[in-house]
Amino acid sequence: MARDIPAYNAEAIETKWQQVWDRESTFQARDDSDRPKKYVLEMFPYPSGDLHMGHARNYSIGDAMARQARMRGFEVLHPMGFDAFGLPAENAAIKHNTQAGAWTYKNMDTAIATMKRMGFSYDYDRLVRTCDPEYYKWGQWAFLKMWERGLAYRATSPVNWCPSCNTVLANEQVVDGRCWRCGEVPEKRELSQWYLKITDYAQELLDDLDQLTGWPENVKAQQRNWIGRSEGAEIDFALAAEDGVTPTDRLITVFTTRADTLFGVSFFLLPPESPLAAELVAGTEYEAAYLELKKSVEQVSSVDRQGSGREKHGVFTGRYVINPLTGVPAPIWVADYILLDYGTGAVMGVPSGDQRDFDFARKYDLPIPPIIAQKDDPLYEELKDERELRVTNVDWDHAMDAEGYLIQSGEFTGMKGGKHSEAVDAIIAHLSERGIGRKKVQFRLRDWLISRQRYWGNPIPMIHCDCCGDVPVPYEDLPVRLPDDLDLGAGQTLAEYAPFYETTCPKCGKPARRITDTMDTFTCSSWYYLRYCDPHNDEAPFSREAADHWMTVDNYIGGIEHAILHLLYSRFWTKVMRDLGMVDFDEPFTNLLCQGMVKDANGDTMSKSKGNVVPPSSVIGPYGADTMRLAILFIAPTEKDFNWDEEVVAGANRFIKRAWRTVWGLAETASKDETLDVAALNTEGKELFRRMNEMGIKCTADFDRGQFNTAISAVMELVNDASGYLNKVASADRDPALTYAVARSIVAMLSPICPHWGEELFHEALGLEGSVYDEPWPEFDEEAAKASTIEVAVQVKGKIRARIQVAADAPQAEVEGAAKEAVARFIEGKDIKKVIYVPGKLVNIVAV
RNA sequence: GCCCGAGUGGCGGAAUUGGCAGACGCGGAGGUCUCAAAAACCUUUGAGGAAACUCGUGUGGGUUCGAGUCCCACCUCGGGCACCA
Repeated sequence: MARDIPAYNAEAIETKWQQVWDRESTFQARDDSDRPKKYVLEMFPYPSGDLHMGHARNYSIGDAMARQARMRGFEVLHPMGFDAFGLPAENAAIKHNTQAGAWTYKNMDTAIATMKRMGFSYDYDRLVRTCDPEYYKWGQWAFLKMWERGLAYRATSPVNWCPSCNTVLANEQVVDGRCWRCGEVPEKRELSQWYLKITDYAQELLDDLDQLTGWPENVKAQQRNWIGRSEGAEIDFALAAEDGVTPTDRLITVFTTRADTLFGVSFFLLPPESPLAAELVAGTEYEAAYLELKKSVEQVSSVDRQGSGREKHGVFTGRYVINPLTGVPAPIWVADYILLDYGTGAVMGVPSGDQRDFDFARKYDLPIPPIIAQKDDPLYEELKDERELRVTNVDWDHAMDAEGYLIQSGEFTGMKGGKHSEAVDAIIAHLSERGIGRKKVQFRLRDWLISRQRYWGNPIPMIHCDCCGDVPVPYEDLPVRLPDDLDLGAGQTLAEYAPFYETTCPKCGKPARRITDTMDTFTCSSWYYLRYCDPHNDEAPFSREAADHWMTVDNYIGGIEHAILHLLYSRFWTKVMRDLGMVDFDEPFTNLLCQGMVKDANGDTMSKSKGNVVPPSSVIGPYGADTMRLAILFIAPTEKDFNWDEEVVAGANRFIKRAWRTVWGLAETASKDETLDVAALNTEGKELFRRMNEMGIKCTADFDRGQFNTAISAVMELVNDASGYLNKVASADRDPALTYAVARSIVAMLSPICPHWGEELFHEALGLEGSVYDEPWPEFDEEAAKASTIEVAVQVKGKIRARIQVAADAPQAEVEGAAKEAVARFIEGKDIKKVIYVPGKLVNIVAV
């Protein structure tokens, strides 16, 4: 009985199913389910207006995973929320003279509407907004726990101050010398700020990267770079008295990875900001030059100061240190290429072993004593047995090779030198014995500066009392609420808003002042994935039971821009929670997928200022959400960037409509109640059945790998075959069980990607009840996917000369016989050395 | 300078363990239907060649019966770190 195939009306069916899912709470994650759990998570957005294409891609990937996992029998936790604190809200409020909260909540509503319009299967009952007091209370709680453990502290040091954002920044937020948010070049300011002691976890954050086998290599590499572990030694140099030769009791310690070059020290270096340098030159003839250098460094921006190509500047201090091994004095210089906050803030200058020191020595005419050489170097021949420093200068144009053999190096002469060499070990051992040096591991990672001089953030729950110092807010007083009636339009800040900062000291009861800094928004996003496990808990940030049940995140999906920032902070936060006994795992995210960027048709990043933004609504409108999701997942592998291409969307729409017609066409004869008897099928039916299994297996495997573009192409192939079957086989000759099975498979396999399309066909074309997402993923049979006749390629010495059809179960001898026959003219009169047979694939005849 | 990736048709891309390179889609060409167009459907589409066949996965070598895939050297592009001692 022929039915008219209804037209595919995306808007109508999408609206219909979105309402059904909402009403039925189809995607609620049940804590008490018997099914195995799966936690699929996309990085939550900052609500700065409506969602853009990057979000659409991110969430389409996650949603396809979550929906497919549900069909594969998992109880899926797939939550969503908002990283709602942050500067853009505050700036918008200042500009429009309103409240940051109002702006933020409005944007979140807009974003939620778009998420629903895209058909994302979130459990909206678990929505987390970081600006809700119910949430940020527990961020304050965590801060206090860290304070108790000495992991949160206040310190005064030079920090990056962004003059446009009017706040300090973390090291991680200075990208290429500029503010990550606004691009302004930050100034260095000496300020009292709040830190989290992420450096306590540096080694573990590095080591545990090896556990993360489900993370992309480049993200792990970036984190390793950022943590920046160096093995080396600290070595104590004695400051010389003013005569320049007599050692004093005062020690200045350096950090070096090249203890083997200690005999080559010809000067000693301090950074311009060094208090010691200022002290040494105070009141001397060298002071004026020193102050001038210091001033010039302060005027150079962080952008200009970085880079190894920059010309170096330095001044002599008039003082010396004594080399602890040789007893030789080395002049102390101040140089602008030395960093105050790495190592000990003092460096030994070895011009023959380090290019930077070499450049410096050349410029200021300091000696370059050679202490390491290759065996084929004439210098090696000359000095290989020389223990004393006889040659004190050389005429090179470049520092020496990093590795070689020590010369003129006392008892260590002749040893192999270089990073991690025997000479390094020997010299460190020697220094340790004498108590003037020790092994030392140095990290590039600095503590996380979390205080921000901004309003729209989570208040630091501390009170400053003139008598008692910094006093924590008692737990029972949490949360410290952010007031919502500041006059932001007039530029009022928390520090100027007495109702907020006026308080009494919890310890002594005297009037005291609240800390008016708020926490970096990255503190809020460092644990939101834990809150989703137990979002309504008002006794604790989350229960141990809930965390044990849902964590870890099985699939975490987001942009590569968080490779260091968010992902490093979250790893740190998790380890702190573990040490507090809140969780029992070391790493929060088991598998990480970093999706590529969506660029415009020319390959440029989309941005409002360039005016090349393609809003998701412009695609949903004409084509529907399902088409958009399909196009986004099909156009490229998830981790690659792609350029927006309207033709791909049109193609996806063409396919979705063709698949729609094909399923309806199959449904015409389909019956879910008949049993499929493969043997009874006609030739076309048998082949379609085989292809269904073949493509089903391929599609399933591709879903498991998160490779959606090829999963879709497998469905396309099956749709092509099914449509060919409908063309060739008259409806009376179609098998009802087969057409049902094929239609059901197509619907199931496309449902994670085109969910409304899937539900509609599941109900209307196939006449089934319930949700397609409560139905199991179809089973496919490996045996049934095998063809009875297969094509085998026949090679002669590796070159394809023929293709033959053989029965799938034909014995090897038969296949080889047929192969030889097929390529007879290529092997005629030749000697067959060997025949290689790869079953089902090829025969290679080696004939000479 | 150090550390990660990646180079395949006109384009996006596929090839799961060393086994038929170019699946699937876009674009192109031809056709059916139509007064015409759109839509849809069918055929075709790596290059050269009439064909046999030859060439072909950044370049040059190597291993192998057989290499996009493994090894060596190099080139180009993208990304991270970087005056970090």
